[in-house]
Amino acid sequence: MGDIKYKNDLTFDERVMMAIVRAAENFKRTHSTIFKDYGLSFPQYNILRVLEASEMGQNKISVVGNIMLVPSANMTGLAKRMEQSGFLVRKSDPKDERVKLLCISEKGRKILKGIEKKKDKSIDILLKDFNQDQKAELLKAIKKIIKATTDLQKDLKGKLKSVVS
Amino acid sequence: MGDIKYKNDLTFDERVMMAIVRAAENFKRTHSTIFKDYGLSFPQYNILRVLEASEMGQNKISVVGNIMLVPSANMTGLAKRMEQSGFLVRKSDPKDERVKLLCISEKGRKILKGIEKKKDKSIDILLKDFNQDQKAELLKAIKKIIKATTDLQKDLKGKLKSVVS
DNA sequence: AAAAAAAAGTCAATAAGTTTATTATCAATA
DNA sequence: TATTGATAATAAACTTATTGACTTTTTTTT
Repeated sequence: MGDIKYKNDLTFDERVMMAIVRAAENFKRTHSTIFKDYGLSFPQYNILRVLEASEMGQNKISVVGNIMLVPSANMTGLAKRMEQSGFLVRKSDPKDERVKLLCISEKGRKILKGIEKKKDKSIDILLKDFNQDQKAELLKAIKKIIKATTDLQKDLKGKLKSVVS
Repeated sequence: MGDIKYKNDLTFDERVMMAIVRAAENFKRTHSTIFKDYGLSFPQYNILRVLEASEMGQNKISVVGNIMLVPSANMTGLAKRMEQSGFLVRKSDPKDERVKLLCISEKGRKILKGIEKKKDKSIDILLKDFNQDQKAELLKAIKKIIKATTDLQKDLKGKLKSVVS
């Protein structure tokens, strides 16, 4: 230790963004240790959460992907693995034969129940040094950044489109 | 649109943390589009940044991994691919035969130079609605969360150790 | 000095994220 | 109705992330 020859020359703005990335990755790692005991990864847990909050505990695979910002190509494998482990069932939509519906299983619901307390306690610890106002302000700031990234993404796609067409 | 049957029942604290995750993933995605034109992924770009800021443009593979929070097993493949694309050179440390040093190449330095302006402009856009004070406050808050996640991680590892031994 | 412990990397296996291409179905329209 | 175009999902190939086992070298202990 102590011989890390590394000089930080990031701009201030870049430091802000990189700090957000680091916080997110740290959080995902620590939070995942809770789910792992139940055989779930971070994204798998989130899929269950979305399904649990969906009407009849089910939703289209594409809708789940849209909510979680996971591309459909990635959803396919995730859903298959989760069906294999029995957390959900995949069935086709009689109204539209193209659609696959994901439906949370009893096992899935029970697992979520079991995770709930541990998860809340862990998040409590992480935010223990913030009061309600500070948390609200932080959320507002983060949301502004989310909006800015979304807008920028649209811009980039738009530019590409106008070049192609 | 409009028929997303999904009711949000996350606790407020959870919403804060998930917002941070979402902001980070959005940022990584949009930011990556800049690097992609130069044949770099997000983690590859960050490796170059660390090397550039290191003494003699080189550093141990383990030190780079520690700074970036990338496990060494992952660094191996990353470094090999980057050597293959000519962004860096891998050489062994004569002082310690266990060590592999990564050294940024001329090509690597040039690429970083080319990326610099675009990258700064993109980050500028993302944070345009914040003044300096707000950014400083945001960074302070995020750093607090990073520290909390790090502490929690240590706790978890400590608990595990005490069980094992 | 010999044995034990620790450190640095690599390998293999698996999950997950991305991109590009393809199949099947539905919707629009000519 | 037949063709065209858009959607939903999947497949394949590649990169990245993570875990656990293993090798080699260094450091510590005894």
